[in-house]
Amino acid sequence: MNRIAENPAFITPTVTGPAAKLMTSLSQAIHEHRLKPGTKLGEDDLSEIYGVSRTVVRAALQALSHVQLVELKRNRGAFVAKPTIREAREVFEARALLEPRTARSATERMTDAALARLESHIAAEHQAIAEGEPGRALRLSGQFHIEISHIADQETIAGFIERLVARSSLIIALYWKRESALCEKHAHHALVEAFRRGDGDEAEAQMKSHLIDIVSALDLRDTPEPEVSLRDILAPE
Amino acid sequence: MNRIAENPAFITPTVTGPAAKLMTSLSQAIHEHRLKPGTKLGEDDLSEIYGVSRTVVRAALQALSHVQLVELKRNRGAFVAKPTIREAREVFEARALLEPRTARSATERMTDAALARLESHIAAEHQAIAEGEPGRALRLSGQFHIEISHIADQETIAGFIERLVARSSLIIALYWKRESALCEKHAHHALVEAFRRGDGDEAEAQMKSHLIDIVSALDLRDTPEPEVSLRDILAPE
DNA sequence: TGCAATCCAATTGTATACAAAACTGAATAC
DNA sequence: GTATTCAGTTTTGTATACAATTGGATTGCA
Repeated sequence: MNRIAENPAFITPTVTGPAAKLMTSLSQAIHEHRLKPGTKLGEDDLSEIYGVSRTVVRAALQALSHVQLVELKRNRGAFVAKPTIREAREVFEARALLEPRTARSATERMTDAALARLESHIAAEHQAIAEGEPGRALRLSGQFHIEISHIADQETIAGFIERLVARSSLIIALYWKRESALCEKHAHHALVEAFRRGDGDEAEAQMKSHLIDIVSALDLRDTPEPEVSLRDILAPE
Repeated sequence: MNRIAENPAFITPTVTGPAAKLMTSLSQAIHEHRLKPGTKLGEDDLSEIYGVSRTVVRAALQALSHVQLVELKRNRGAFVAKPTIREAREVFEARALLEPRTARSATERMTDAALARLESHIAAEHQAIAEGEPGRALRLSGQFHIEISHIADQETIAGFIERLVARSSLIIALYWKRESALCEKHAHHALVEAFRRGDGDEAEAQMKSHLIDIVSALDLRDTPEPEVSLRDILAPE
């Protein structure tokens, strides 16, 4: 069983036990856009749905807030995070800084087994699209990037990339232009080809342009920030 | 009151209320090397010391584990983290990737107020050394780097740097060579001078060499990993 | 009718009680 | 003498009970 199957949540859980299951389940739902940004995650609701106590629910929500998939507002509850346009730009600037170089490192450490994993990933993406499950395809697409960072064998940076990919999923949910088609197929395939040839320069360049493509499919023009309540601005704490 | 005074813990707390106070206090103690890597942080002990319930203690410990200052072992408790040599190398590779470029960005956004903050930081470092409090000096020194990342106004990357600096403090506690003197004074001063002149190239270069200096003062030769118990290797979970 | 103050239901924050797991050390078997 | 087992103690994991806060509906008043 490979890592893909072992970690369907993306985010390496930072909690253990029942809370980890809950975290995984919520994380996956958010990544697949079944839970939309802004959705309230009530503790009682979750505790009933998953059959655990609020103690466990709170641990999972706190963990999710640490990876910024969830926003905790004191005394008000947990909500699926809504990154602002400014944050969206930052996320992709950070990805542009980290991922191309990581792709190069991955090239140097590539193995046959790793290549096979990446290809099975792409196949799974295609299958998800064919089956009319764009949410799952999107999640797998993010996981592809994470897999590369793990192959590069830089766990610290991989951890950062996990967070950035997670946040990217929320950003895509909020700011994706309808017109633009999501065709990661070719980009990911081109990356794998570069890996196979051991061409680090090409891998780095492909990753760079792939990220640029994603950003250019987003509508990040300045618009009034997602409703900010007076409370958020003025609250003493 | 500037940010320095507001956030003496380094780590922007990801929890609120009493748990945040506890997190800040523990974080500061770890940064100042009053709490050493490997120290057990018992829940009952902390709850008695701080006069809060274990519920709050657990929230703080979980938050600290998310920034990797604390390691949680299921059913065994919380310990101040002990990064391995391998992790230490990764952390400084990541810093080398992020911080020089961030220093350049900071140069572009530098203001008089920000410069003043950085200088008051250096002054505080000197004072701490003069008063024979090397722990506090070390903490302030880390905070200097974080302040730069905030000036660069890239909060996403600043968050990563916060984590890396925090982890660096643990690494220094574990692997610092006795012989080498900690003389960040000059490095930090040189950085500020570059900022003052608006010389982005110089700031980037200074940051790069500063980080190299730190790493070269560490003893990261391969030694038997910090005692790994059989349990850690063989435990089913 | 419009506005404001107030009360009430719902939800989160914290403490505590109980369950489960792990460590300790003494007794026992070899 | 060494290793092992097992009970007791300690510590962590989870559930539940209670307190505090919020948000909205209701009521009172101009």
